[in-house]
Formats: sequence, structure tokens, C-alpha cells
Amino acid sequence: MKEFAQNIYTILSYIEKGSLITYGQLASQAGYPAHSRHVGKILAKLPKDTRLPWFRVVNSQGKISLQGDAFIRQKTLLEQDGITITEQGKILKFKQYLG
DNA sequence: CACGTGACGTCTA
DNA sequence: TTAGACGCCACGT
Repeated sequence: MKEFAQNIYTILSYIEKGSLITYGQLASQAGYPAHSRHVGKILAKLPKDTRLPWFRVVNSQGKISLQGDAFIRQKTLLEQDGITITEQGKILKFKQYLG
């Protein structure tokens, strides 16, 4: 399971500005397609000063899964990437940012 | 060992 | 399109 986390970090480091990935895609690309739920747990353990673009990870519906303050932080960071998000956390033109 | 939980995903009505 | 039911699985209690 440690390797799973490492793969997550590696894959995440390759996500460029203006690009997004879902929890499921991360899990699959890391070699564990059934562990989508664990991606969130792993990301939650990242130090708040990490340089990894954790905010470019959203759910398969193209919406932010975080709540409260965390939601605001992710929304703000994504907007700095030039991505538009609704008050509901819905990412406009979501699919165009995948890949 | 059983049970609840969670930054999720897919299927169905 | 949306909401609810299920499936999934490492982890803490």
C-alpha cells in the first residue's frame, strides 16, 4: 500500500497547470483501480505546504469533493489555473481539462 | 474479530 | 439530470 501512495505522488507531480484528473483515474493509473476512495485519504495526509497539485484532483462528476474551508482553498487554487467553478463546486467544461 | 467510515465510482429508476 | 442504493477497501476502534 505504500507503493500505491508513492505512485499517487508521482502521477500527481506530472499533472500540469490547466489540467485535471479524477480520484478514479489516479487510483487506476497507480495500479489499483478499486482504491479510488483511498486516494482521498492519502491526499488528506499531504503536508499543507506540499508542492504537489492536490487541488487538480476532483471526482468523476467534475465536482469538488471537499467541504467548508478546504472547498474554498481548492476552488481558489483551481481558479488560479484559469478554471471556472460554480458555487456548487461544479467545474465548467470539466471534460476538456482531462488528459 | 465485527463495525463504521470516507477528498469515490457505477448503475438504476 | 438527479438522487439513492450498492460496491469497494484500508484503517481505527
